[in-house]
Amino acid sequence: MSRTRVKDLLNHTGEDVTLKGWLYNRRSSKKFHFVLLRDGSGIVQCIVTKAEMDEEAFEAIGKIPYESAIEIRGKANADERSPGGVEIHASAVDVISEAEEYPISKQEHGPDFLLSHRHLWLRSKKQVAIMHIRNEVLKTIRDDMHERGFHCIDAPVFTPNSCEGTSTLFEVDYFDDEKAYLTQSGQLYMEAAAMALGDVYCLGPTFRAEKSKTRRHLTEFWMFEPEMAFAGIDEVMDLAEAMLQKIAANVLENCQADLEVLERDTDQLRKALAPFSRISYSEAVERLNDEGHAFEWGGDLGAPDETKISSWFDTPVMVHRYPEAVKAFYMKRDPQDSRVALGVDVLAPEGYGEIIGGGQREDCLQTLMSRIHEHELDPEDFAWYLDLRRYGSVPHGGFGLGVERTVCWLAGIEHVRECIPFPRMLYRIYP
RNA sequence: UCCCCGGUAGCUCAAUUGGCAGAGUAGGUGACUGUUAAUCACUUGGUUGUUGGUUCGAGUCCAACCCGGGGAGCCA
Repeated sequence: MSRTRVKDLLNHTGEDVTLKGWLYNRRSSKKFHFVLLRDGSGIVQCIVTKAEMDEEAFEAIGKIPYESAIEIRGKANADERSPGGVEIHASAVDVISEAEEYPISKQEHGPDFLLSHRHLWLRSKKQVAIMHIRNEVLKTIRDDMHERGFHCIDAPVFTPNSCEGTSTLFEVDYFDDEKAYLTQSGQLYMEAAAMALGDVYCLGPTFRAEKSKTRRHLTEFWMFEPEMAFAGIDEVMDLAEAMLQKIAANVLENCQADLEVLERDTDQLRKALAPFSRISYSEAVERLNDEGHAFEWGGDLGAPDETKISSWFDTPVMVHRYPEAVKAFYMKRDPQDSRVALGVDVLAPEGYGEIIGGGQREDCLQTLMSRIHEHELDPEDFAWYLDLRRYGSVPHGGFGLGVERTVCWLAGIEHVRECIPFPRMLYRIYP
């Protein structure tokens, strides 16, 4: 008999099934064992009755340690007393592999302990639900990109220099005294790819050696970076909005059980399906000051400022046209107002902060060269990048979406470390 | 790098003014007629992060260090 997944059991009521998984929990009395089996797709209650089994086998089932790998055969019955509405009336419970005493219990644990046991913590109900949502986010991104005719072009992980100049990079030895760095963005390479294929994207890990210790930071995180040729900041904002709406819609549609496990307020999420609010940096600064939240034009928005701004809106908010001084060298200045750059950040609602940063790139060779000098970067490092402006330069732009921050917001999680299978953080790289 | 908080049983935490180291949970043994983190009884389990100091006496007070958590800056 082939194996049935827990999530499919409702379609097999009245049938004999075989389940394979791990012992999640057990509640015993003299004549019954209630055995909870989890298989990654869900958890199901199985009842074992003493009357239908020889005594030795019944006793043995009462002693199987938690998280042992087990196989259960029995009849799937619709039963309201069972969580999930289906109960397996077991005829046999076989141990595939008996577990040692399992360190993670049903009670609460501290973050230090859980992070040190991440390889086991991942089995927990809540963590499985988060991974389901992460999976849905990544699937939606790829499906939607391909529907839109974008090409997946992967960016290198080893890079010869910084992409943004100032941020901290992880340095690695790269043969014969040469140094390489782990990428902190695939953007510059995507710009090259966009000139070759039109609309492109990359989706992969990026690395930041910033000594940040907050709930929004990882040293290794996944980023989705689309780049479009013949596009300006408006097209960038339109794409960012459409993608996030599609992602939210698919998670709401396909991850209902997971959102329930996480006790996520789905009414909040549903608001992201409406058109996003758009506000310029200058308008935001003006409103901040009007509300007595003092902020001087010209500075970059900090986390508390962002939280304040996003509190004005139900939907994610797109803040655009930042002062050029606080943005990267490659960002194009606004022809209407040279003080600002054509950049946009998308702030998630409910205080989750920036999940997307992007904009229109500088496409003029001369301007880009002077920017590189102004930022005191070495033009040698950017020779290939400047070539893109020498040979058929066109207006283009794109953005970077932080996958973990997006999942964090959708799943309503406190800390991004739970939104990646094996988080890498300041002072923590195990397991 | 800076600011704040913490470190006591496998785990989550208590311990009054400085005065015998304590629960819950997990593990073990047993009871229980359908359990929902099942329940009930009994039970194993300790170099209180490290080093030094004050004291008749330190989990508690002081100093330094180590480890962890939250935040700032920076960013996605």
